[in-house]
Amino acid sequence: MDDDASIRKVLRFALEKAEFSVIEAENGEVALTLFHSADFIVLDVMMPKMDGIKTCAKIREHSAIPILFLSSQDDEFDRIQGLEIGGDDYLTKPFSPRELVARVKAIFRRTADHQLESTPPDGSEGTIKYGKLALDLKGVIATWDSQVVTITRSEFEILERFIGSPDRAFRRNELMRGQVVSDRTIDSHIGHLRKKFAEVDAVVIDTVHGIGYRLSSCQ
Amino acid sequence: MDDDASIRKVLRFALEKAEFSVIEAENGEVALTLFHSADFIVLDVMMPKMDGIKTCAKIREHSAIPILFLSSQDDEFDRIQGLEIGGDDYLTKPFSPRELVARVKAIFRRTADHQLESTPPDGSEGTIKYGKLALDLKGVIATWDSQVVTITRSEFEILERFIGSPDRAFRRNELMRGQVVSDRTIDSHIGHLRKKFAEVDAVVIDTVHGIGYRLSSCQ
DNA sequence: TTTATATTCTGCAATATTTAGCCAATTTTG
DNA sequence: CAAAATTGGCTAAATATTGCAGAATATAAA
Repeated sequence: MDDDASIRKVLRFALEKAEFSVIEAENGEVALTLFHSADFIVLDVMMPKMDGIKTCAKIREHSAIPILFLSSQDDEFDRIQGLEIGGDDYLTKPFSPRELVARVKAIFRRTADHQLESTPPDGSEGTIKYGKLALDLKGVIATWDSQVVTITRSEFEILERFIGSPDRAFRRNELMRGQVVSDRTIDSHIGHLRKKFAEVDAVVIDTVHGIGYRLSSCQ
Repeated sequence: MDDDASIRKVLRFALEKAEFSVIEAENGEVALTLFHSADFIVLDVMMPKMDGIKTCAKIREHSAIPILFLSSQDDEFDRIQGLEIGGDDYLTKPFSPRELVARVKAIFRRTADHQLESTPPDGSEGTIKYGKLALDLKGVIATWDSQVVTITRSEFEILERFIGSPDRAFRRNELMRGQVVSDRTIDSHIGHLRKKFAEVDAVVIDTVHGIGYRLSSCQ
């Protein structure tokens, strides 16, 4: 999904050699109609019709599909901005096709890891743990150091999003399954979570000023 | 991009043999209009219309594209100066075409290495390291020798810019995503960074008088 | 329907960050 | 060495971001 046909050709070749199947879209509008059938997306920051950033935002309203951004060095665009917007990784032109493939594989490894984590082999099915925090996905119960913390469904979903990428800072609109709510609303949920966990002397969420929030170390 | 047509011919031959594609510009002004489509640039220090140094500065206002300088021995221009100004490498005439090609390849290897470094095989994806300095891009956390240093977003972005080209001196206006702010503002950010890193006995930024700043050796 | 609970939003106060002016200290230049 | 240019650190104002207390709305339970 790059505006420059020749780059697309190179990408297609490299990805197909790595046994991915590739669909192309020459601009953001087309991309939006196709992304449902894809496993991941490579977006050029600069695209005709709709730029990569807008396209990413649109996609993120509906889906958490992995997105990798491409940009030229002179695009005045950097990793932070890319991540803020909801990208999973970011690559600057020029890059080697080999590196692109490596990045894509890394994204898959990462998301695959998560999915495995939720059904680990040791019988503790359906619970995800990170430090003292544990989320029971079936019972929708959160515990801290084995003590139950009663939270609502939205609050649980926010924690679920966090625990899926425990080291990552999320922007607000990434935290609620792409539902469009005001930033203050998210703050509100975060506030409630903090208050509830404070009752068991736990700090679960750090704020990342200018970006959003991040799961704390949970120790 | 050399003023002397015969040298250009030799360079073109050597580079094309090494499977690079070459665009020529007979002076700095022309070079400025062409550099967008290039992967790297070879600049002669002495060029008609606009000298190599000025051209490099102009290019550096927009791009971090690799630049290699050529100079004659009697140009009163030395390696240090070339690198400080924003060059990535520097070659004195006379030189063998083979050496030029080797240098160019080295530049590519270096920049590629960097990019790879950000997805190392050990699972610590999304962090860039240089010496004791590490930037966790996803978490937006800076560490020195594994100690967390709390910095703001702009400060983080400045470090990110630095670590992308750790040997290069940057002009102030290159450091903040092209945002137009006064030079004093940059100084201020740099000052804050220095103070914060001083608390863990670290020196992260050197000043390059008359140019701007550069990442320190980070040892 | 009524009641309770959960969710979202609004507006404002509290914080944190960014910016720029000032001037002394430092470095470079002539 | 003196003059000019540049930088560092301080300050304070301007901006931007976040936290929080209701209030309004939606949803579920009784």
